[in-house]
Amino acid sequence: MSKFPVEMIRHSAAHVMAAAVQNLYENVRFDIGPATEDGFYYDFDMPVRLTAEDLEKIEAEMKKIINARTPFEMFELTRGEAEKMLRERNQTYKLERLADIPEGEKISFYRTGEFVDLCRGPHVDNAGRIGAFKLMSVAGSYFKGDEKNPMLQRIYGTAFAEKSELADYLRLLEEAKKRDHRRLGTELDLFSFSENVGPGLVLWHPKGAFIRNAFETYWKEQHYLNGYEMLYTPHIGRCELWQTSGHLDFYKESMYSPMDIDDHDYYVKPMNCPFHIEIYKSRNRSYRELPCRWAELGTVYRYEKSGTLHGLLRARGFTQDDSHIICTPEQVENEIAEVLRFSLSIWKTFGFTRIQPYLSTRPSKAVGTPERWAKATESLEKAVRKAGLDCIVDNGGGAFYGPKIDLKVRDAIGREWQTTTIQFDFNLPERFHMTYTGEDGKQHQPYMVHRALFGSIERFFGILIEHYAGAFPLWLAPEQGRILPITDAQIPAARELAAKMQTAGLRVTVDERSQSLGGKIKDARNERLQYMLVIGEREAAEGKVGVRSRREGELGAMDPAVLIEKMQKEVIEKVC
RNA sequence: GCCAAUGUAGCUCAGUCGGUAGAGCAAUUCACUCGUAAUGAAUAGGUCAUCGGUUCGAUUCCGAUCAUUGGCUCCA
Repeated sequence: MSKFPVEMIRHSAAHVMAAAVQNLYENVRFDIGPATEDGFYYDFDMPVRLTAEDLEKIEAEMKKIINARTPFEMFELTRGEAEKMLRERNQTYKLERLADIPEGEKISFYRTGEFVDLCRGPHVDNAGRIGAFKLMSVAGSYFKGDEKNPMLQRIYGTAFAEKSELADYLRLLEEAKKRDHRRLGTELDLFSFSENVGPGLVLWHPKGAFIRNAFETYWKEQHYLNGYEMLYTPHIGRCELWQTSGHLDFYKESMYSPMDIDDHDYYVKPMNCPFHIEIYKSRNRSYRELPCRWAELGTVYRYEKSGTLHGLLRARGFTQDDSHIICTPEQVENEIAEVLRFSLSIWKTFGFTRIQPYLSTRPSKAVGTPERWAKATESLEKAVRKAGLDCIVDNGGGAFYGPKIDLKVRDAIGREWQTTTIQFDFNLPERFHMTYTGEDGKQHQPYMVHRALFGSIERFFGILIEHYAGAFPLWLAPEQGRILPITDAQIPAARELAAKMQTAGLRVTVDERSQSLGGKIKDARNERLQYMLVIGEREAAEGKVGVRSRREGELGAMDPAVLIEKMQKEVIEKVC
C-alpha cells in the first residue's frame, strides 16, 4: 500500500489536472484545487467552455503526466518574487490568493512538469503515486464562493492510491444512483411533481401517502407517549405577525408574496413558530404548567432559489415535524437531554444507528445574554455526553438567535444526512414578550427550543426511500405481501388466504393475472414486495402456502397461521 | 439567482444533415393455465416542453420562456 494519505494523493491529482489543462488550453487562469471528502477539484477561468469530451482529453493528458512519474518539486519565494512571477503569468486569481497569505508565512510553490502552483502542500513525491483517478463532472463555481465574484469553471474528479478503491467508489455511486429517491419515486409510484402545480411542490400518490401516514401515525403516538401535545395552526398569517417575529426583516426573500385580504397582507407561513407562540400567549402562563412541549406536523412554504431544488430533499412546500419546548431555566437541561434521547430512539426504529451530533456555538453577531448562551450551550453539550456520544463543535456556527445541535445520520450505504435539529431561540421570546409567572410571583422570560426531528416529512421520506432502496419494512409497506396463484385453479384458494390474512390486519393482494409464476415473481420483486406467497396445486391441496421473503429468501411451504404470526410479529417489532 | 447540460409515448431511450416520428418495458384485448426474475399475438398510445422567428415547409435551425439535471451560492 502507498504510504501517502488519500487527501495528499487527491490534492496532487488536482495539480496534475491543472498541469494537463495548462498543456492543452491557452489563456488559462488558475484558482485553487483542493482535496475534498471524496475527491478533488480545480477551478479555472478560461475562454473555452469545457464539455464532457474535454474531460476525456484532460484525462488522457493526466495519464501521460502520471505514467512519466513526473516529480513534485517544492520551492520557496519571497512575496515580491512570487508576485512578479504570478504577474508575468497573468495569474490574477493566484495574486489575490497570495495577498490572503498572512505576512511572515512561508510562500511555497510546487512544480509539476510545466505547471507551477502557489501551494502550501504537502504533495506526493511524484505523480506516479496517483494509482487511480477519474474526472467526474464540470460545474460552475464562484471565485471564493461569493456570488458577487466571477464564476469559474470547476472540474471535479476523484483519485485513490489503488485501482480497486476507485472501482469500489464507482460501485458506491452506482448503488446510490439505483437508490435515487426521484427514480424510485416514479418507479414505485410514490410521488411526483407537476409543472402545472409548480416546482418544489410535492404530489403524494396513494402508496407514498400510505407510507407517510404510517410513519406520521407512529410519530404522533411516540410524541404523546413522551409528554408532547399536538397543535394545529393555519397556513397563513397577517403581516403583523411576521413583522413581530422579524421574518419580514430577515427572511422576506424566502417567503411567498403576500395576498391582500380585506386590506390586510397575509403571508403563507415559512415557519410554525409564531403561531405556537400566539397559543402560548393566549393567556397567562405559570411556571407550574411548564414545560410546554408542543408539536405539529406543520406545512410551510419557502421560496427556495430555483437552482437549489432537489426532489423531496429540497422542496418549496414541505411539512416540518416541528416542536417547540417552552420551559424555565431550571428545566432546560433535562428537556434537552430528553429531546436528544427521544430523537435517537426514533431514528433507531427506522434502522439508523450511526448518528453524529454537531454543536454550533455563539456567532459574533448574536442576540441574548452571554450567560444564557453559556447555559444553553452547556446543556446541549451535557445532553450529548449523557447520550454517550461525542459532538463535533462548530465554533461560531450557531444562528444569531441561539446555539444548536444538529444530528447527521448515516444510511444503509454509509452516506450522511443532516436531519434533526435542536435549536435554542433567545430572539422570539424577546420579540413576542413571552413570559411566565414564577414561584416568586414575578414575570420571567422562558427558554424556547425549536426541535425538528425528521426535519421535513418530505425530506425524511426521500432519505427513507434511499436508505431502504425502496424496500420498505413491513410495518410501513403499503402492500405487505402478494399471493401468487400458479394457475386459475388456485384463485379461490388464493382469495381465501387473502381474506384470512386481511382479517388478521395484513395488507395483501392476489395477483390474478394470466401470467407465469416467473413473471409474477419478477413484478413483485420489482415492486419491492417483502412477501411473495405462492399457491400451486400442492399448497392448495395441503392448505399451505409457499413463502418467499425478500430478506430471507425461499422459506418453503408454511401453514398460513404460522405465516400470519410471523408477519404480525415483524410488523409489531418494526423489523427493518 | 449564477455557470453548464438536457427536455421525443406512462417509463427508459433511438431518430430526423428541414419534408409532422420509432423500439423495449408498461397499458388494453384475445389466446395460453404455466412451480419461484419475462408465455404469445394483436391493439391503442406523441401539438417531438411552451411561445415566437427564419423557411414553400420546423420536432430538427435561431431566440425567448418554462422545467429538469450536475455544481456554486443560499438554507434568518
